[in-house]
Amino acid sequence: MMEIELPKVHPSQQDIDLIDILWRQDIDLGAGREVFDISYRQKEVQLQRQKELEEEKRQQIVREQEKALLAQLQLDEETGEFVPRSTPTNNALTQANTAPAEITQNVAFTEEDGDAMSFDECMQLLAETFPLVEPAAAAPPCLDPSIPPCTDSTHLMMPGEIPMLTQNPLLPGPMDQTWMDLQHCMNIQEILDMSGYVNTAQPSNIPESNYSQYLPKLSDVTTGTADMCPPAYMNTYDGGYSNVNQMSLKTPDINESFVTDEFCDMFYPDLEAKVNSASLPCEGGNTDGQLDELPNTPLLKPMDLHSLSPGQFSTEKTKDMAEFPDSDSGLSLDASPKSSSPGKSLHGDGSGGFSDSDMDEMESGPGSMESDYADMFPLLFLSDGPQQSLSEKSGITLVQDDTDKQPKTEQAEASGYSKPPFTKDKQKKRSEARLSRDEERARALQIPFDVELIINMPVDDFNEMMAKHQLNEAQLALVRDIRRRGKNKVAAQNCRKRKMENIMGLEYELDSLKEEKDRLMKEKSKNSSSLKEMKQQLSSLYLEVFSMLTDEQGKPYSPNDYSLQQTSDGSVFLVPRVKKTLAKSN
DNA sequence: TAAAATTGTCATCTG
DNA sequence: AGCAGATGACAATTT
Repeated sequence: MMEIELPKVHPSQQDIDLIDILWRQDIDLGAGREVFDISYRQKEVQLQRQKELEEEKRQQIVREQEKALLAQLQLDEETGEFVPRSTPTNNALTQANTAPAEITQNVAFTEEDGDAMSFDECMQLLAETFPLVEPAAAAPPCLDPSIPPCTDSTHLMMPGEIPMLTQNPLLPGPMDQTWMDLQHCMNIQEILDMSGYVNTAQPSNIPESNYSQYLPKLSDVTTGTADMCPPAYMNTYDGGYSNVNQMSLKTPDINESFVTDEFCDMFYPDLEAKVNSASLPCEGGNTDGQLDELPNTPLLKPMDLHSLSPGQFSTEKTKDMAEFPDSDSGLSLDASPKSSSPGKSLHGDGSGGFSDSDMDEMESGPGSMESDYADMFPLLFLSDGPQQSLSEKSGITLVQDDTDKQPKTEQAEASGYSKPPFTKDKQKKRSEARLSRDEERARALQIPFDVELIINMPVDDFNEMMAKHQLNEAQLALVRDIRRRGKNKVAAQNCRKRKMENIMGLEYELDSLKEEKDRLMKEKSKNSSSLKEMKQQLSSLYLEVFSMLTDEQGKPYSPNDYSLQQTSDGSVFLVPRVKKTLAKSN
């Protein structure tokens, strides 16, 4: 393990590493290091080491349980994503902070820097830098001004991954905690070794290469350490970070594993979860290759936008874009066959001629988590391409370039372009989730505009923007498709809303008509009964009047023979029925 | 896991 | 004729 005691006669570091590797390979077989170097390993040392191993495993289990608990507690049931349990104000920041978090995860331990620091200097630096962590709101801006500043490092999170411990991993804890972290990292080392993810034939690279497995590719990092510095840490440490990083890499006078591993644990508090996730495809574990790939890892793209020289968009660059979708977590995606296959880098020339099906094929791959990046950097990612370069070089600016220091979505919202006319909250979330399709397509073709901007900006502005930026056929087609789809989506939503409103209106009208019908039926019934009563009254009155009539001899007239009839002037006559019937027959 | 509900997308119609 | 929006129909996705 890494805490092996140094031999009295110092062998070369490479020898030590080689012994370490060989021993780790055989430790499961019960072989101690004395198998390789008897004079070097005493039995007591081995027993102690095994004891430590057990302790480490126990610690690891405990930590896993803690993490699992945290993960459970922080699962956003609505979105299905892991979000930090936070105060309402933090919730608002979570989304924006996710992006720096991604970058934060990618501290490059492998970048060599010739400057070495003494242990005292390191400790002093720690003392100076850690107190700066708490007031995150006062963190200095990122290198890239367009990246939202990290405001709460405790809530930085990879989308969809197990959340970090709520405790700030950068805060200096008690020595016990530090030691636990160290042990934890050693466990990771062991797991990696046993699972074959590390090419043990490269002993000299082990400390870096292990972590490089989990480091996203840094494709655009072509400069020195300063350029590789993740913005989140630039925020946090304000320049101190690079020194820290150097310290973690080159500290010859102290136990190298201590420094590296401890920083590993501080910077990768959730690394264990990744290791244990068992979703670590690996391309033969060639650590050299991984190291070589490090300068090509694209995760720091947003930060590095401005560090790119305009002429840097070579085929290698576009290849990076092609590989980018798989670099999201820096873990399993890196080695996915799809992304690693050169034939899949369809958009190598930046135009590519994608069909939607092509894009769907791409996005359905294991790298589809890239949409998270699109969510985090709605336009930053889209801006990171030849078009951006073109606009910078030619002086052409985006519509919102004058406010380039804001996230593009904010600009879009500020300009009133980005707001769909009809979205409920829940629908909005789902809509945002689905939006990633076109965002991914746009990013794949390096469309330098935000999808929402494309959709929601007025047609005149849209045409103007299209005219300003020389897009190729595929890009143009995609942009128009995105706009058409987006417009149609909103139209469909409005249509459905209208349809529902119409249905509801018709239902209301139907209810009203039913009520009216009931009312009229009741009225009819009432009138009918009233008429019946009146008829009865009339009949009674008729008989009463008839009974009062007598002939000359005082005999009453029979109602069967006579009837009473009234003329228009009100006069009443007694008319014989016989005559009447005779007249009718005539 | 099936079914219903919701949402996205395409083709077509309409103003 | 061309365009944007409306809408039916179907597919994809979510509940």
